[in-house]
Amino acid sequence: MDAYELFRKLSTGVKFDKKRFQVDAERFQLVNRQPENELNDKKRVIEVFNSINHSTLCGKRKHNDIEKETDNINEPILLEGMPVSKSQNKRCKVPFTEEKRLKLEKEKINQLRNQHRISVTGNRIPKPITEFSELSTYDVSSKLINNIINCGYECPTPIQMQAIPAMLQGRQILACAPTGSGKTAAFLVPIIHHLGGPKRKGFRAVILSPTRELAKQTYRECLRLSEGYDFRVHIISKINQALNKYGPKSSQKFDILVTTPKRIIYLLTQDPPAISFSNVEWLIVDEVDKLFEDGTRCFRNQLETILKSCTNENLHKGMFSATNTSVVSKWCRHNLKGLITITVGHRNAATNLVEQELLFVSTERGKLMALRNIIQKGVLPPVLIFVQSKERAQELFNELIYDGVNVDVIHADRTQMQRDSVVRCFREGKIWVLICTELMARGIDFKGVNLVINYDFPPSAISYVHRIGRTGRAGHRGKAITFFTEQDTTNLRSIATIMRESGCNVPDYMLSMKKYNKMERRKQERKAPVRAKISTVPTFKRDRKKMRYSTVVLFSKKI
DNA sequence: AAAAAAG
Repeated sequence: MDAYELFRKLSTGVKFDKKRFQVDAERFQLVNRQPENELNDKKRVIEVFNSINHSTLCGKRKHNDIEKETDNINEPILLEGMPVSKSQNKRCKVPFTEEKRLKLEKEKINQLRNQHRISVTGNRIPKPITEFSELSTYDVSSKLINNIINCGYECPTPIQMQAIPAMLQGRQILACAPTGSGKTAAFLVPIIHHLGGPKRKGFRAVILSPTRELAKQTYRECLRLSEGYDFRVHIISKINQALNKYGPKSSQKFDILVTTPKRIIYLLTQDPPAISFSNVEWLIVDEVDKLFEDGTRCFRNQLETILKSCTNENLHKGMFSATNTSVVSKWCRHNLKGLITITVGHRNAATNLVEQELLFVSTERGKLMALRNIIQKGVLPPVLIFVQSKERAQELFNELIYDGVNVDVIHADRTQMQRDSVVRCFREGKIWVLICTELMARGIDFKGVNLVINYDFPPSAISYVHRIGRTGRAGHRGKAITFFTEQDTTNLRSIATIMRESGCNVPDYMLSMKKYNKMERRKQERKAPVRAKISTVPTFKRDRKKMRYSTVVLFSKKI
């Protein structure tokens, strides 16, 4: 950091007391008023500055006061009592225009970041790109740039603008950007560029995902972006087959691995290890806060094991998610050297592309009524419905299957074949309504999901952000309806806050509800009666009239 | 508190 930088840092927020230092101010203005010769001006300013520095400025006065006044003079200003070194003297001879150019450049970069709501921390952060064609300045081949365009990415999203150049410079990053804003491509592009082509050195890039479905999606995206590169990209289920067929040595011919943590651990801890990570240059952890959640340190131990096996000294790590917790930030600060953190928008914010609605449904049974109402009024498929447990997913499926909608259900208790086929059918539009657990909450990119229904109230604000993030992706708009009953009080406040932050009107009483900490929330959960089964009980018809009126739209946001 | 993650 040079003296100028230091000065700027010290001076933030300090005001110049013109009355008190009127004499000094006049002297400065006197100098500034003479435009004939810039260099002369500069010399005189330094003279004035030095004289002030040594006479009037000692004692209480802060150096930053002057900085504000001399802002238009591109001269590194020396701190009181700081010895004037030779190199600093030399700096005075740097052409005025060059310093000015650098400053303007800095301002332009700041403006660009502000405009796209990118905030960064870290040292020497590269300039954001505004077009993919700029990647050629990083020696990215036209082949890759063409692939990016062919995959439908026209112009970089904020996270791509900043994360791609950072990673291309080999920097380690922690990136937090809204759901559906192109994080996957943001890490795949630099990786593909770095690897260059197949090398038969074993895995050089590993991408960790929390679910198999997400791993598969990332894998497919990787294949699309690396077309023509001839990479051996592998998702672990395939590598299992390959290893069984050709033996452990066959892993040498793979370049990129996309998988879930447990499988890696399984393969690494075999004796002898079935795979080697000694050549891994990039380790990407997708949905990083998911893998850090839970009081159990389970995943962190797994990550420790994985990191230990990445023995290459040229290992870079990249952490990505739409939500971020302090635990993750702290871990990254301690474990990633030269870290750059990139945050787009507010941390843990919902996308502003989703119209969000809270629907009071009174009781557990009111939910099924409300859902049938919504479906009967007509919904535009595809629709996602989130429930809290695998059993409830199955129960709700059993209810809806006779309603004449193409409905299916996905959760971790179904076989992998069933899961794959459900996802495929939903993508192809054969399934209109998909009932799912938290399994589908993160990262999954179904094109054109129009509506997300939170049948069960999300267990946390973070979960809410991810669930509703399945719609409103890649610039498209979407809608989310969240059911809540008399029981759902613990998380109402935090979710209402998120809704308001993303531009949605919520009643004030929700925002002023009691704040629960983690322990209290758990206590409340334990106290709460077990949820009734989702089913059409015989008394249903009797309650029908009452139920209809208890379903009231409280508010909605129009966009 | 539930869900997810090995074969």
